[in-house]
Amino acid sequence: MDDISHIIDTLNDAQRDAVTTEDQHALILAGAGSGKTKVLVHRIAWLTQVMGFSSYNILAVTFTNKAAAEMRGRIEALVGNQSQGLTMGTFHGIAYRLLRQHFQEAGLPQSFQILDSDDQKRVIKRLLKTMELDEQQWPHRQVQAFINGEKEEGRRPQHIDPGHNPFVKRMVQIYQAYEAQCKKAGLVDFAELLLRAHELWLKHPHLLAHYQSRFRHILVDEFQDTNTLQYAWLRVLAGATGKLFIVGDDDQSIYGWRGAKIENIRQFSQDFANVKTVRLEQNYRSTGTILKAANALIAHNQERMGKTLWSAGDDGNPIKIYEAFNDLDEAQYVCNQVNQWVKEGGERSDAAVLYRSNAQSRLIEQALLQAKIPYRVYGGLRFYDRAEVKDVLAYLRLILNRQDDAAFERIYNHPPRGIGAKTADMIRDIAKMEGVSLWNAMESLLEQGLTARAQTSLMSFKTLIESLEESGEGQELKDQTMQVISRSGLQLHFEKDTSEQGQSRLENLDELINATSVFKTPQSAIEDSLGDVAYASPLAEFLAQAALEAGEQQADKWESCVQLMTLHSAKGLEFPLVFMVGVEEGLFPSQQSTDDAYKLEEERRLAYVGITRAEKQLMITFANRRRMHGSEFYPQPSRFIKEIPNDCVDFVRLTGSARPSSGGQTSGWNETKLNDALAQQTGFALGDRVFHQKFGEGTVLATEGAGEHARIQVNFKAAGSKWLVVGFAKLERL
DNA sequence: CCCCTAGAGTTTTTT
DNA sequence: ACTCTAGGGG
Repeated sequence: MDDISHIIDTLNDAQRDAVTTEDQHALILAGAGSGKTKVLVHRIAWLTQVMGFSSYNILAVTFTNKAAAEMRGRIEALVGNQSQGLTMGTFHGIAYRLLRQHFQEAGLPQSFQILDSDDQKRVIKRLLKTMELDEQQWPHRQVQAFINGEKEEGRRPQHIDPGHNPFVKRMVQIYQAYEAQCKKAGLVDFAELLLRAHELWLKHPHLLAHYQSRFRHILVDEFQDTNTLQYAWLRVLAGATGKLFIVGDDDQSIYGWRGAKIENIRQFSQDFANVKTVRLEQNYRSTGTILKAANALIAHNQERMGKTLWSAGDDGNPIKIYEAFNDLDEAQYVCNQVNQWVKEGGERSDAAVLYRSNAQSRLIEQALLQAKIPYRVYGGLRFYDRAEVKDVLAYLRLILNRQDDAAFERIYNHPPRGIGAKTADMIRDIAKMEGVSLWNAMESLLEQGLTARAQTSLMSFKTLIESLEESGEGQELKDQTMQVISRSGLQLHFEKDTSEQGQSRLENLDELINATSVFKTPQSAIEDSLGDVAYASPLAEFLAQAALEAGEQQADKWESCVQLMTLHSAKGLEFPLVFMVGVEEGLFPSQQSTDDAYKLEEERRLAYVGITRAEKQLMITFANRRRMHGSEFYPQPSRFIKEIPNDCVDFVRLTGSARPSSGGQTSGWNETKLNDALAQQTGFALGDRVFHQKFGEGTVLATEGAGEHARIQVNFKAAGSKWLVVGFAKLERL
């Protein structure tokens, strides 16, 4: 046997226990920063290098392409090319591969393409129009959520019993129509990929048996994020003999709202016998103080599998909690602290500002801009989601498959070529009446004859697509794409737009050409003796990849930039300096979650994720006053702040540290400490009830300055909020 | 066909 | 308050 020391020597006891387990199944509860990816990577090395399994027998599943790429990189670094043959990818990516391989068994046309969420939305909107349903009553968002939700539970329209519920009845009707539409056009949405892959197992036992005997070991990352369908798919694939190695953290489950079932991770040990459970609790990321705060906070959740993070390192600095007068002040504080950090020798890119909702980034951005601090906002539109890029892709899709109505709808008159709404309606009518695609309907309309102008425009479109297909045959993908961009008129169309936006659109099209030129048909990730055709044409593969990997959202850190992102997109990342801003009731936890214990626990997990992103220094801020949706709010500090032990934190106000000298209590509300400090300055504390001769009763919202000249802000029942100078206002305390 | 305006919506995001 | 989009008017 080879020297295996490099595989196990760098692991701690728990990690080694996990990596070398011989039980049939394993559930690895991996706390934040506990070396989760390391365990997965070393497990694969262990199986192949020590246990003698072929990498061909291993399937590793992740949620994001980024995670898959990182894991692949680390495996190659550890075991070199021995990892070749390993099947690894996202749930959707693997499902796609399977369906390509077995398109016939899956009941799909060979040229099927993927419908991304935006395409799906458009299809649904168009469908609602065709069905003459009022968008007010049947909002496309709701329809989309219904369809995806049902699919993720594994249900087809015929599986849903609407009972006497007219709402569900109609939804099912729409679902049914949507399904028919997709089938006709050869389109598969994201949830459909998973559902078909699941049905593939159920309907074709010989295929299932084949893959069961092939994938002896199945490793799953971020298991707490699996939805019902994904877990079902895994269960069926594992069967009686497959070995599941599940890694996850129930405390970091933050995607319940999009179908993830935290219950899956709790259920796992019950669904399978012989499950070894290992807890990875040693944290290599954060200071003791940060971990203590995180542990205390998450302990407020009832439904937990239980885990306590600890660190061999020292306690580090206390967590700074800053109470801002308003949102602007909060943003300013972030700027000041970043500058301070840099002055003390830190890197700007060490700092991340995390917020609950995207809208919060604007003020922070403005303040950073003003302070001339470079920053980068994560999230937002990804490359393949950009309208101009999708336009080109739609041309390519229609070239590949004329039945693709979604593509047709997008481009038949884009750029404008004189095919008006009236002509389009005629096409749709024919398509509906005769049950054919829009393309076919267009053809029969052309045969019937139209007004000269419409006839010419429509014919030119038809000829364009056909001639693009013709010239594309045998052509490199890159050249075909360039042809599409120029001959479709998109190039000219965007060139006419001299604004900055038009410019950037052209740049994106160049970037797209670049992407097609470097694109390589992927090595069949699931090589197989059963199927004849591993993949479709390079064009089809490129389009599928564009949908499955819409472009890196989480690119590398920009050099020397403060990182701005939502708490959700911070999962999996770490930063020396972390700001959590807007930690206020109503914002975080969000208003929509406060009256639901289940949702509230998810918000708390989100707070836990945020806290555990910090390596050295964590700063939490909240404001007494905030503008939102056009009006003023006077939020209370978040309950999550109260759940952090007092001895972990340092309260800060603009006037300096307001930390009382005495320590002692570790529970109870920090407000006491805070208000004591404030009261010393103004004579009034936040939340004090006061009476004013003219304005009547009110509550103190904010204070500023100290002594006679101090000002306080009071929210009066009748008169609204006012700033008053303490020395003049003659306020009575109630 | 393009531009403008009125109206709606505004937690979180991947695939 | 602000942004996005649909639909109408020029």
